[in-house]
Amino acid sequence: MKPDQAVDKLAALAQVTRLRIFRLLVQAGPGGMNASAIAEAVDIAPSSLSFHIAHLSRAGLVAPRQEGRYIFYSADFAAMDELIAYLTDNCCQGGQCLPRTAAVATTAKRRAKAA
Amino acid sequence: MKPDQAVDKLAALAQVTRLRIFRLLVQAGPGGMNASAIAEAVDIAPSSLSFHIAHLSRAGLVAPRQEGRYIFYSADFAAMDELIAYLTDNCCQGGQCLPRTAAVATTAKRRAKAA
DNA sequence: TCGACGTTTCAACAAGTATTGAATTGTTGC
DNA sequence: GCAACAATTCAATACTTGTTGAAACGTCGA
Repeated sequence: MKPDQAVDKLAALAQVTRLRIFRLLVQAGPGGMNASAIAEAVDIAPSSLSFHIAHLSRAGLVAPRQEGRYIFYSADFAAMDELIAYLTDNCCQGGQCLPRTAAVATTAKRRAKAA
Repeated sequence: MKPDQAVDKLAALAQVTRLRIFRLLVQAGPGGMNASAIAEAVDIAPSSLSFHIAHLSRAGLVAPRQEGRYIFYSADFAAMDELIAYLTDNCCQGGQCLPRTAAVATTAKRRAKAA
């Protein structure tokens, strides 16, 4: 992942409303939720939801799916995984660091180790 | 972790310069680096570094350590781990989701599963 | 086709953020 | 003590972001 992409994703999550939306969708699972249901769940105006979900979508953290006149949004779990891998990349120059962080083994890291 | 704390950490990382600083420190390991060395490595003015590192420090992502007239900063790996756990918390209502994200097992998650 | 509903776009404003040079604080070694 | 150096604070400026209501766009069911 390029630094700019990581920044986009982090910036998308670095806002209370958007973080609530994202976590809501993470918990909702692959099925996702439609726009107005999300707006109601996090208690914001429809236009605010549009603004924020567009932000998350641009960052590649959520994906829209049209279904009739509803638009369902769901979290992109793979993107999340890649972001986490980026943040913990080359931790302590590949050596063992503190026990807790060493335990964070994302798919990307395990791939790298296997290669 | 409280939502506001998560937002603080994410906002701290959601900026090119600060992300570079943080990753530099993650890679530097527990020993960390002193302020001017960091400023030189990421090529910014000392005052800019102060601004950004204070941001990271306030968010609890890096910790300062005075050593003579130098101040060494190092990444707080535990804080990082907690942030990651927060983001993937209750993924798909605890059920299995996509294979890749399911693989992200932070210490906090494993603790929760054991309990 | 028309009214109703879900969603997005727009305009405007308030609030927050990044950057820099200059000034300041604090520590070291002579 | 004092000069040299490490680091932070300050002030000023340009820029970005969040919020909202009103208007517009699309899709559906009757």
